Amino acid sequence: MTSTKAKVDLRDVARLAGVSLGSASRAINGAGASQAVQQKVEQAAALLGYRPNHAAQALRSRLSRTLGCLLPDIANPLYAQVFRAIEDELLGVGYLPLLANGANDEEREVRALSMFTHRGMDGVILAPGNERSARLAEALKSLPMPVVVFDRELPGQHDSVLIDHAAGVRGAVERLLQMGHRQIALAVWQGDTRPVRRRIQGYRAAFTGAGLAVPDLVVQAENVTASAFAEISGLLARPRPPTALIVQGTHMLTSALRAVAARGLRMPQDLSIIAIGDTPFAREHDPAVSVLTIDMQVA
Amino acid sequence: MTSTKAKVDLRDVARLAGVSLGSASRAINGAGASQAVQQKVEQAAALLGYRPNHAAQALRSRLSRTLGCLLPDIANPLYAQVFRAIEDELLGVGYLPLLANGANDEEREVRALSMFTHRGMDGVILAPGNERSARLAEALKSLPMPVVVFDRELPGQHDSVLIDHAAGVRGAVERLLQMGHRQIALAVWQGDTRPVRRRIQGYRAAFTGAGLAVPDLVVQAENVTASAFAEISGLLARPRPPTALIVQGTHMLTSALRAVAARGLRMPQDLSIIAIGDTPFAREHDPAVSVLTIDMQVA
DNA sequence: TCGCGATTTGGAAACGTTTCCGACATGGGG
DNA sequence: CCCCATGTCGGAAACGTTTCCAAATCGCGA
Repeated sequence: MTSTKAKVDLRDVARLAGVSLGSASRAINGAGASQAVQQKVEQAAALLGYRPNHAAQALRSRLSRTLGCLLPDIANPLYAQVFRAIEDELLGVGYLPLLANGANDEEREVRALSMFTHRGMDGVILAPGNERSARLAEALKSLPMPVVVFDRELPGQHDSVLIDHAAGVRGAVERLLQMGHRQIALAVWQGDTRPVRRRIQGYRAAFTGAGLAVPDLVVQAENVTASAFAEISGLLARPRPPTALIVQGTHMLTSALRAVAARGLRMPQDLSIIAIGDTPFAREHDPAVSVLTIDMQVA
Repeated sequence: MTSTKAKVDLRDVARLAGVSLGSASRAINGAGASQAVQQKVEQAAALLGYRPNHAAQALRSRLSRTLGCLLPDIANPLYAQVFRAIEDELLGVGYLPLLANGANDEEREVRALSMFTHRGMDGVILAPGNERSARLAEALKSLPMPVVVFDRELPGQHDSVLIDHAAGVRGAVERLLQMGHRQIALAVWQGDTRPVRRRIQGYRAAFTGAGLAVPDLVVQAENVTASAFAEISGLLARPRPPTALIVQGTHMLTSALRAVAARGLRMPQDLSIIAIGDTPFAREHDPAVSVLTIDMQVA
C-alpha cells in the first residue's frame, strides 16, 4: 500500500512531466522554457492540482508579494476607500495588501512597522497619526523597504500621495464669502498633521486672497467628539458668533450639529455648515449640509 | 576590508553566542535551552539586531501565523469593527490578519480563498455575500485550513460566529406594537443570507407572539440604493401605508429618508423609522431615527 | 559540412529556519 | 558504585522553491 503524499510539490510536477526541477520552475514562471516543456509542465501541474508554496517562493526569491498598509482607522470611510483602491490595484498584479490599524497610537504604529519588516513586505504605505513622532521617524528610517506616505508630511525624503485639502477648503470659504458670509469658522482636529495644516492654510488663503483680514475663528479640538462639541459650543457662544462653519469629517460634523441644536440655532438661517468628507450622513442630512468631496482615483 | 553582510541571520547569532544553530533556534523560541544559552543568545541577537525571517519560519514550521479575513465590504462600519476586533485579538498572539473584500462577488471571493491557500493561511474567517453559491461551497470544501463563518449559514458543518438579528428586530417590532403601531414595515436586502432571513423571522415572530396576523409589509431590495428607494416608495404609496418602518443599515436608511422626503411625509407624525446598525448618521439624524445596535465583543 | 552564438536543459546550490537524532553530561535511586 | 531517566547540545537533514552553472542542443550562415 502506497502512502498518500500530503501535498504535491514542484518536484512531483517535474517528475510527471518528465523534466528537471529547474525546468519545471521556469515553465511555471513562464520564463526561459521551450514551448514543449511549458505545455507538459502546465498539463502535469493541472493534473496534480499543484499550488506553489508561497513561503518557499518568498524565501528563495526574497519577494513576499505583499504590501503593508498602515492606516489610522479602517472604520473611517476615507481610509476604507483608500484600502479598497489599493487592494483592487494590487490584486491585478498578484500582490496582496496587509492592513494594520494605527489608531493614532505611536506604539501600535511602530509595532506594525516592525511586523511588516519581520514579514518582509515588499513595500509599505502609511498614514501615521502624528507626523512629529520621533520614534516613528526613526523606525521609518531603518525600514528596509520602499515607503509611500499617504496624505502626510514626514521629516525626510519620501514618496507620497497627497490630497489637496487647501484647495478644497479655500474654495469652500470663497463660496461662503461670495454669499456674503464674513464670520466664517473652521473646526478641525488638534493633531499636527498635514491635512489639518493645509485646511487652515486654505482657509487663510481665501481671506487674504480676497483682501480681507483673517478672522480668529479657527478652533482645533483634541478629539472629534466631546472636545469638538465643547470647542464649537464655545464658538457659537461668542459675542460675534460665526454665520458659517466648516468642519472636518463625519464625527466632528455630528458634534457640530449637536452644538447647534443645544444652542437652539436654526440652519441655515442662523448658521451654514459645510462638512469636509463625503458620507451618507452629511449627504442626506436635513437641513442641508454642504459637503466637500475628496475625489479618489488611481494615478 | 571585510564585506558587509547584507542581513544578519540566526547562524550569525549562534556564532556570536558561541552555540550551535539548533541551540540558537531553541533559545529564540524559548523552548529547550538552558538558562545560560538562552541568555547568551538573546544578548547576541540584541547586539546584532537579529530579526527572524518569516518566510523561512513559515516554510519550515508550516505555520504562517496569518489569518485570512474575507469580508463583504470593509467600508461597511460593521465589518470595519469586526476587522478591528480580529486584529486586536490576533496581534496579542503574534498573528496578523489578512483582509480581502468580497464585494458580493463570487468570482472575487473564490479568488481570495485561493490566494489564502496559496499563502498558507493558518485559518480563514469569512462572510460571503451569497450563502447559496455552489462555487464557493466547493472552494470551501477543499480548503485545507480551519474555517470560521461569520454571521452566515453555509451548507455543511462549520464553526461560526452568529449575530442574533432575530431578537433585535423582534424587540423593535414589539416596541412599535406597544406604541400602537400595526402597519409596521420591514425593508431588507434581497440577498438570501442569514441576517436577512433572521430579521424577517424576528419580524414575523413579534406579530405571531402577540397573537396578531403578520402584515404583508416586508420588502426586499436588490440593492441598497436605487432599488431600495423604489421599493420603499412603493410601500409608502400603498392604500394602507405603513406607520412605522424598520430598515437595514445606513445606506438603506438614507434611501428610506429620501423616499419619505419625496412623498412629503413627516417624521415621526406620519412615519417612525428604526434603523438596524449603529452609525453616526442614524444616531444624529433629526428628526429622530431609532437605532438597533449590534453589540460586538470577543467571547 | 563545420563552427559558433543563442537557447534550453539538468543538476546542484542556496535561501534561513525548525526539527530530528544521537551524544553527552548530570543527578538521584538502588 | 552503577545505572538509567532526564535534560541539553551540536550536527545535519528537511521544508519547497529559485537561480546559478555548465553541458547539451539547436539554428544557421560560411
